[in-house]
Amino acid sequence: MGHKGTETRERILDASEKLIESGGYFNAGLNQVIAVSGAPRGSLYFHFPEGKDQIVGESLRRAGATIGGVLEGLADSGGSAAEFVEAVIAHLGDRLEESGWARGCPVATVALEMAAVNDDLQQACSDVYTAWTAALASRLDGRLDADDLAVTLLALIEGGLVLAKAHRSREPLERVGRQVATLLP
Amino acid sequence: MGHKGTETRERILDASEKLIESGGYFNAGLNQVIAVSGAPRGSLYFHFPEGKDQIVGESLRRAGATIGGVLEGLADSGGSAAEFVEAVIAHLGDRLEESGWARGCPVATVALEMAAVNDDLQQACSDVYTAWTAALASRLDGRLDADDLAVTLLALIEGGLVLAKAHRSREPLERVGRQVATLLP
DNA sequence: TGAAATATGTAGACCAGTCTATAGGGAGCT
DNA sequence: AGCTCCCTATAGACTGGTCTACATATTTCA
Repeated sequence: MGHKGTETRERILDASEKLIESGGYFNAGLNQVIAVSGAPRGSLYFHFPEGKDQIVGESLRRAGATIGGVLEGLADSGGSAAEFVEAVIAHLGDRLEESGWARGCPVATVALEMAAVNDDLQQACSDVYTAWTAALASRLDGRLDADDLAVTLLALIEGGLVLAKAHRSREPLERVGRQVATLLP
Repeated sequence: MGHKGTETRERILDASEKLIESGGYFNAGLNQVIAVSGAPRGSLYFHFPEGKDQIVGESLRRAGATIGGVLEGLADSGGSAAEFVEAVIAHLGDRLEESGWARGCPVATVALEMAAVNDDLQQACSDVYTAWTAALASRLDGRLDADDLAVTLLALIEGGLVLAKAHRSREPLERVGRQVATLLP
């Protein structure tokens, strides 16, 4: 695949990722993906012959890797475990607020919409969450209940993002952030 | 409005509520609502002249009241605050598992899909979450940080439901449940 | 020249919403 | 009582638009 080809492919995934973050699977209509990415309709099926679900699946896994990288970056920047989690929450809150309360967690939306009926997308969501949980747990290494804690912190973050989007406010994230210290003494 | 009329109206809301719980706003297509409820298309626009968004909004508020009632029922059944929260988690986990990992929180899905672009539905989601938060906070009355705790517990529950649906497993809810005691000593 | 990639058009299903027609049942009148 | 009138509610065909997917050129580059 030539240079221009991979570039188009990336632009398609970028557009799809952004649309999914903003409103989930059904917000990422192919016409919208075409409009946002500027890619022609034909290129879409050239690069993703399995169609929409392939685009969504790859977008999810790529977004998962991106945010996973952010987690590892913040984990390496020192500070206590609670400070690390609060930094993650602040980062995701920035993203959400700066986008006008649009860009939340892409995985959560697709999971709630599709996990019950689409095995491939359910697997993609599950895999991304597993990777994030592992990243959190490794930052908490040494604690007896690191696995339970990692899942709990991920639930807290995902739930906080849901509430923040629903209220269009950082307040839920701030309240959650204040309680993290209780979980991570 | 006669008896038969209200019955049809309720059946429409029941169907819509179930479809929203399973897959959100776009899973509650009017054709699906018609098929599940058995109501004819004309009745749908007779009872809900503002169309789909009115049906979804009323479904959300009704579902919010139903689950709010469950919260208050469990709050009145004695036990510690942690036991209360664990009972709530167990109840929602039952609902999710018994439906084949379909019936999660209706509010979360619609919030993630629509809150950024639809003011009415965003308000409905926000109102329901506010009511649930108040119910949780009143059960925690007497604690200094009852408001922060209530939001945190709601985020934990919502996030736990997202993870459970994504993994098609109770495990995330169980891990979260085990950590609740740390938050509510 | 040949493959890779782009560009465009279109098929067929599904979507929300509108329209007209009509069944049913109670209120009011004779 | 028997009759008409009217409102509630049901019923389903129909419209314009959007969706994903596919088919068929055309361009671009090695």
